Amino acid sequence: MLKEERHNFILEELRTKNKVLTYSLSQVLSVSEDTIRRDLKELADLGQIKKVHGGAVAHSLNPFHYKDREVYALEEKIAIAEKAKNLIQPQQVVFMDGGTTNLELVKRLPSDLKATIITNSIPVATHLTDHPLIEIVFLGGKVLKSAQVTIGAEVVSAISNIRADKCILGTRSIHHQIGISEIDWEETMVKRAMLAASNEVACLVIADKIGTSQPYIIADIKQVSQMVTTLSRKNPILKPFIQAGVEIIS
Amino acid sequence: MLKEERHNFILEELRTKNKVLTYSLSQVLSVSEDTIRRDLKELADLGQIKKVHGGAVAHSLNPFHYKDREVYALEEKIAIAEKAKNLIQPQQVVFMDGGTTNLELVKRLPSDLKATIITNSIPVATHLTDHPLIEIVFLGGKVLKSAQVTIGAEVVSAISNIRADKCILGTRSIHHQIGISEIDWEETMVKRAMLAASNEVACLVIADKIGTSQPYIIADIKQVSQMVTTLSRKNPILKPFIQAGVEIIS
DNA sequence: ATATTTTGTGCATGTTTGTGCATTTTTATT
DNA sequence: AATAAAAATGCACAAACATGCACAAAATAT
Repeated sequence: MLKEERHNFILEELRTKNKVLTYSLSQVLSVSEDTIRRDLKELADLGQIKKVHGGAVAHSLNPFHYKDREVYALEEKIAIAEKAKNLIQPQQVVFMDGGTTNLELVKRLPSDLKATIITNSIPVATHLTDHPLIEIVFLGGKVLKSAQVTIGAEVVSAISNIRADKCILGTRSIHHQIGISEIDWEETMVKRAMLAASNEVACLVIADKIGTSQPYIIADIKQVSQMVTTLSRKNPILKPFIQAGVEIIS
Repeated sequence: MLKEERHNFILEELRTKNKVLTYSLSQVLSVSEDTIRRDLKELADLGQIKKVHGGAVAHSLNPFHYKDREVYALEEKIAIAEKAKNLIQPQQVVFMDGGTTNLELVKRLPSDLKATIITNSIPVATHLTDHPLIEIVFLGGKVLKSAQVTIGAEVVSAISNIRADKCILGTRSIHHQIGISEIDWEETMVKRAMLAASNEVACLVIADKIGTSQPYIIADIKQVSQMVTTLSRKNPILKPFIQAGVEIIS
């Protein structure tokens, strides 16, 4: 059995049972306790579990930590997701598109939040199936494999039949004059539709992307209600956005 | 044997088994371990696999693996999935609903199969995003969390706008007089719609469920084209189904 | 057709990694 | 404080690995 397999086994065990014992694992996996201890240490160093005397416990209540691939600026995305948690109020109906930041956000939604989330992202929907209260509506259509989202006319038309309180967009580029923009045409169409069908628009955007632009424009900056960023509210870069009426959440 | 062939073999092996060992591969492919190591390194450099001590593992380890352990009759379902692999012919458009058996089937689809799969199951769609050629269409709607499928009028209406070559149903109950039946009303409606929109209907069914019935009837047995089972074709239990014109695949 | 380069493979080598055991240190509990 | 369980540390050994090299097959050039 490969070390990798043991690690996965331990993570799965933790996911379901929330704790593991060094001794029992050594029995089940037929290796010495030392080996298990080393495994647990490695996983703990990676932040995947929390090592305790006698074994380990799940680091957080949220599962699905391990399948994350390497993501650009993941730390910052997580920080943004944390700040964005309060954007979704009880009983609201909210659009969410794909992207890592939104994925981190859904992982962190409090388990007592009752709301409806409408999404075209397969990972977002998958994670939400573990949430006890949130109602999920999935926007069907042709699947864009690389991004694990649905796209196309069907999605756009389904969106146009809905009116939502809010729309939370993982944003690739934002610029105080150009507005928010995307690199993929199909995704642009979907985001535009979501935006048009919502009362409020929140953009989750990492610092690098502020002041940049992409070929396809989704909307003017005036249409953005909130912008969630790790930058401080008084950072001069944000000034033009504030003047344009965007509320900064940081 | 060409290097290319070995690489394909390794990837295929990884798709189904999720791990490969350097030693076993060297035995099966009759080359030295060094060669295998070089193969694995190349594939790892291309980002196709994850190299570990002793072999390699799939880069995106199956996110739903943890549920597999608790699945009823998983062995048999895998066996059925293996037999059902050939049901999907190149270029066909196929409906697939949720359920573990179908999930096992999509895990095993050969990577050179080019087809379109239309599904309402989130796990099925997730798995297929790793497949190089298959086009995925997702049927949007309200998500039934427990089964990780979409249901409701939206799904049914989307299905009715499609005409498919085939429909592959994970079947809870089949009876030669009652037909195929389900326990959940919403899922019944979806399956009925899929069935009505397809030229052929294949039912994947484990032995226990042959001759049983559930409250909601999906269709008459005459509408079933193929039935995939682990039972032998000449098993007397299957006789009434054969007489009703069902082709037995075993 | 012949010569030259490139590619793939296996083998010998030294190196790294993973594991178990023995010993000492730390921790939790009474 | 006493004690037993768990963890850290150092060590040994085997398995897996990387590297350089030789050689053959294939591709390319002459």
